[in-house]
Amino acid sequence: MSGQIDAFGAMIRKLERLANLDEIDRAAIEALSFQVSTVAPGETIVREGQRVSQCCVLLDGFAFRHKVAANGNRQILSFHLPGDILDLQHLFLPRADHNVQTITAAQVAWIPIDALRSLIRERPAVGEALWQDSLIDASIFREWVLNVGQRDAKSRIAHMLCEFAIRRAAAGLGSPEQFELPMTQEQIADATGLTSVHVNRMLQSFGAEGVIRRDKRNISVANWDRMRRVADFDPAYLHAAA
Amino acid sequence: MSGQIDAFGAMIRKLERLANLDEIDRAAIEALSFQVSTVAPGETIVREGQRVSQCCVLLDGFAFRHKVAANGNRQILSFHLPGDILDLQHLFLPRADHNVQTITAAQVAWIPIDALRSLIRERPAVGEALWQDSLIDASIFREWVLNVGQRDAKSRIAHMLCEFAIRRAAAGLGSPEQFELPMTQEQIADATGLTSVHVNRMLQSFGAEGVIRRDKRNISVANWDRMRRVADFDPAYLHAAA
DNA sequence: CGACAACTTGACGGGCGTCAACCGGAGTGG
DNA sequence: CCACTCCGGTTGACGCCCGTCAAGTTGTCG
Repeated sequence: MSGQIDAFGAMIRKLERLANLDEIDRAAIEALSFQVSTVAPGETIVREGQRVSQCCVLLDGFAFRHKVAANGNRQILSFHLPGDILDLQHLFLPRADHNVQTITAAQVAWIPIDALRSLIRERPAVGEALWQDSLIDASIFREWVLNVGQRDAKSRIAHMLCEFAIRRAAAGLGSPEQFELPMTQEQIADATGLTSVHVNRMLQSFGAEGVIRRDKRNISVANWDRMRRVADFDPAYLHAAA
Repeated sequence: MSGQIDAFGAMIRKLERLANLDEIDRAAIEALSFQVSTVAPGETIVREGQRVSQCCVLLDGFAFRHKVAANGNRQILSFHLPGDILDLQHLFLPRADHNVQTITAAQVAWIPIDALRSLIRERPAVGEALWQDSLIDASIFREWVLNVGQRDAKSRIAHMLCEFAIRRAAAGLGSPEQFELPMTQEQIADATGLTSVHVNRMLQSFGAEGVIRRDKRNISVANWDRMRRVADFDPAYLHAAA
């Protein structure tokens, strides 16, 4: 019922950036019972409408959350990296209001909600860190509403790239100026409210303008300051989660 | 330092729909110290970037939250009615990442964050209700990302109207089929990522199609089922906050 | 080497933005 | 009580950004 040692390393490091956890807090998190499962790329791991009794933590790989409109259009709501809790809202909301899906092959830890609730009651500092994490989640959604609602295509894509680069670096996955995109251009399109055709054109124009260099899905940001300006990117909304 | 009796009536009723609060929980909420202020229409009550030491509860009137992009465009993130906590995120996020502004004249109660934190530690059921409230907030943002990202103009506006109608009714402010809009068409535009010109045209076409009847800002929904279908509106994302 | 997904490119069209003028009601002051 | 102002709403002409459609091209994995 319990997985390997230190599965929650990335998650604990993230929570420690948010609140002061003492030795007992960390130990209590590590003592959580959980099950690890390996998931293939493109697999749905939480489905909208489903009753949920466990929360999942992404241990390895990349994932995203999305909703589908009646017209068939898919909106991606967030991208996730190792250490992210993918559905903390299920702590107090019994039904999933959106889907969670892997991008790459991934490892996911499932924690029973009852266990999480007990942890929160016994270790208030952990509860605060988790609550704060869910509030940052919401802040990012607000920024995305602004992004898809008010920015033009070029800014939207640039903003999404900046956020991904910064969060990735904050999670200790390397430099924000040089990284590999795990997602397809169609997924970028669904995250920004555009079409994959238009995303493709904009990425090319970033290349032509010398803002980024591309080699397949490897991105190197040649001019971070210009990128930031085009993106209208101010990391304040990440609330030092990055 | 403390306001009139039962100022938090609407808020407590809302929290009671979310979690089981006992007599002591209710009394603890009512015992919170707070200050009431009266705010003129159109006034900004929380400003982006500001350090915050109090949370505000809307006692009377209507308000909205918004962010502004570098190109000057404003995105409205949510509309609020009496009983809503306008910035619960400041419990654990010290800086405002967006603005809060009144629509109509309003009454607002300011609660010191320290007092709220103590309340949460001492009355876990209240903490759970508040956390749940903030998670529903986030769920609504997710739906708005979908709304501005993937629906066409007509659906977006219809969706916004449905949500407002349902939440208004759930707060005990009358029927969802007959209500007065407090916001201007320009504010509807900024909430849906459209222009006020286009909002005007769409509202007229709702009238022409017999979905709604309008008299100034009074809306009566002539055909709720058609409205719901046009809006692609499924109240599940409100998680029975409505 | 065939199949398939992701990416790329071009032509074309439409939904919604932009610009600009005008209207109507509410408030205000002479 | 009427003129003036201002804000919100309404209407029409025009145009662009981005979607749509469709045809390649590339890379990868069996």
